[in-house]
This record gives sequence, C-alpha cells and structure tokens, in this order.
Amino acid sequence: MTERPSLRERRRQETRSAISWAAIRLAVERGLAHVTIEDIATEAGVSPRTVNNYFSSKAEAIAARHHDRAQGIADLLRARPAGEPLWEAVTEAALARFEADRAESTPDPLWTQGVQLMIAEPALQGEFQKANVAAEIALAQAIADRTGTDAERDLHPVLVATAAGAAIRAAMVHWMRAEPPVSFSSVLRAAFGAVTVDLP
Amino acid sequence: MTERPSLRERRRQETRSAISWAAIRLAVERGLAHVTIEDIATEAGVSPRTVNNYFSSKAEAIAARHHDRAQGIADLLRARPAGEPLWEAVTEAALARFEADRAESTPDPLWTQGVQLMIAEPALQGEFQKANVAAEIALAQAIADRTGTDAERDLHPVLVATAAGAAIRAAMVHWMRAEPPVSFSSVLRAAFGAVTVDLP
DNA sequence: GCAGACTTTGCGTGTTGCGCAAGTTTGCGC
DNA sequence: GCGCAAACTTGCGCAACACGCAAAGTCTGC
Repeated sequence: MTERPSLRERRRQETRSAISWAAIRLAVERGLAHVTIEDIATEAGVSPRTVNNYFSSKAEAIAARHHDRAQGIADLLRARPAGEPLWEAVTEAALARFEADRAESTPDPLWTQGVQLMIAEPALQGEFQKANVAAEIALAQAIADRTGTDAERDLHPVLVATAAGAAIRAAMVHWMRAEPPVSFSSVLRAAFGAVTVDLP
Repeated sequence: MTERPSLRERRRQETRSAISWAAIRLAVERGLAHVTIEDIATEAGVSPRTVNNYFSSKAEAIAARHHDRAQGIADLLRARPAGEPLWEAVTEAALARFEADRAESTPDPLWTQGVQLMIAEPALQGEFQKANVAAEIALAQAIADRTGTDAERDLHPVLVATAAGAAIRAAMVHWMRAEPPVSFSSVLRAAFGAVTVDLP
C-alpha cells in the first residue's frame, strides 16, 4: 500500500504526529479552552504557522490521530481472505484494528481520554465525526472493490460501510460508559453480531 | 409534547429560523467563503451579535435546519402504534419525516442544495454530522422508552438508532447522486430493508 | 400597570485561519 | 560530490470570529 518512506515524507508524518499528540496531551491536561495554537506549536517544537499548515483548525489537529486509525480498517479489510463472507470480513477487520492498538508501544491511557474528550467537547465532536465519515468512505471503497460493485453508484457498499461505522461507534460509546469495565473486543463483536446487512 | 407557544418562545423560534434560512440562502448563492456573519445578520434583520447568541458558529447556523428536522424522527417514532415491530416502526418514522417535507409549503429547491452544501463543504461537514449524532441520541432515547431498556446502559437502543442513522445517511448520499433521479422514499425503504438489527 | 426576567444590541478583546513572501532543507540528476 | 529545483518552515499582516460584559429595550406574570 505505502512503500515509499521517502525521508522527506517520513519527517512530514513525524511532524504531523507530533503536533497531533501535543494537541491531545495539552487538551486532556488543561481542557480544550485553555490551549492555544501557540501552546501546541511550542509543545510540538514548531512554529504556530506550521501547525496551521498541517491542520486547518485546532480541532482537526486533535482528531487527526483518530482519523488516521480509523482509515486503517479499510486496509485491513483488503487483507482478509477473499472467500470470507463480507460482513464477517468487515467484523474481523474492525476487531483487528482495535486489537492492534493494544499491542502498540503506548497502552494509551492518554488515548482513551482523548477519545472521551472528542465525544464530550462540542467543539471537537464535529471533527471526530468527520473522521468517522472519511473512514467509512474509505471502507465503502474497499468493500466495493471486494464485491465488484461501484461505491459511486451502488447503495450496497456505502450501506455496509456506514452500518459498520455505526456498530463501531455504538460499541465505543457503550464501552466507555460500561460499569464495570468490559473488554472492548467483546462489545464490538456483539455490536457487529447484532447488525446484519443483507447481500443484494 | 410542546404545547406552550408562549409568544416569546415563538418569536425566538422565528428568529432562529430566519437566521438559519438566511445563512443557508446566502451560502448556497455565493459559496460559504463569501458569506460573513454580518451578511447573515443583515439578511435576517438582526444584529451580528444576535446571530452569535443563537449559534456559536456560522456552520451551526447553517446546520440548524437539518438539526431540527432530524430531531423530529424520534417524535414520530413515539407516535407509532405500540404493537408494531421495532425496526418497522423506525423505518416508518423515518419515511414519515421525509414525506412530511414534501407536503410542506416550500418544496425546497434550496433545501436540497443546502444539504448538498453541508456534505460538500469541509467546514460544514462536522456540524452536519453533529446534528446527525444528536438526532441519533434522541432516537435512541425514544427506542429505549419503547422497548423498556436503558439508553445509558444498554447497547441495543443505541445500536438500533445508530444503524437507522446509517441507513438514512447512506440513502441520502445515494439519492443525491442518483442519475437518473429516483424517489427518495424508495431508496430509504431499500436501505432500511437491507439492514436488520436483531432484537436482544 | 409594575416589577422582574429575558432579549437584543454595541463594544472591546483575545484567537484564529490563511495569503504572501522570504529563508531553509531535501531529493535528484549529472 | 554538486548544485538546482521543489517542498517545507517560518514571520508578518489582516479580516473574520467567538464571546464576555453591560446598557437598552421587550415581554410575562401577578
């Protein structure tokens, strides 16, 4: 998929990531209202103007991390065996995406708080949802490719992608307020299991 | 539900509506970038400061109309007969909401363009999705009431509401780019028919 | 009709998004 | 190696924006 870690491009991604993390960290620590672009720039070690070169708003910088992750589900779907039933493949791709997180270096205590912030803060909700929609579009394209349909003209791939997004979001919300805490995988699997999308 | 058209409250809703329509009209006419808060205020006959009293951003003003409509689905669901199967009731409520539009005074040539704008303009997408999510929360509450579950603790009502939102959104997107044009009701019905949410 | 609550409005302020034009770094062909 | 073109970063400036505050105007309940 992406096999050109051109030295320049890599640096670019590093900067992007640094800015996004800085934004998340500061927003979680002191609350969104008490973080300026300048604070983020200082924290990330770049100039304020550069922050706005990468992201067109403070909110977008914070949501960038979520955006990038969500996009990954489409890639994971493409990697599933071709014979696997569609909804099952989508389920497994989503599961895999979130299990990958757990294995990552950062066990994200911060990350969970970041997501919670995006859901709680009105100023962030929009950007959060935008990221979700963008991911669903990518997912719809992957589904269309897999089923030989056209994401531009057919309803089905879009519907399946959107339904998957719905299941993931519902699972997230439910998981975050679950008391006592439960495994996210199990919630996600239950959500996908409860929704069924008919084939054409 | 709402039986207090207190003279004051009515005026408030009128102002709110006037501002929102003014914002939509201007944005559709000359493009979002060429509309300032001041323009909207002038068009709606209020002061710029008042616009920001009602809406915390230009985007919110434009999305307000969509927000209000989407909220209506939950009310319509509550009006469905109690014996009706859940998913069917949700389907009919959504259908009814959009068929009500057609019978309205304005056949909204402008309204369709408004929705298209909200989907096309990055600066509006966020607010558009926020409205969708808010509507889904209201719908989840209505579903929870109907099924005797708890929208705060149970996964099911949230999941059904989110799936319904998914179907509506997918139908909208598909309908808007359908060539040749098709009936929205038929697309929406097809979308709801293709998704199934199991009962617990 | 009057007192209190709610709205509208103008003003001032800190922040933001972005165009523009340097200055700096990186990739690439030779 | 070497230099040039493209891409990136940065500072500056400006119009627009979000919002607190307080004065003026308007409605509601009694």
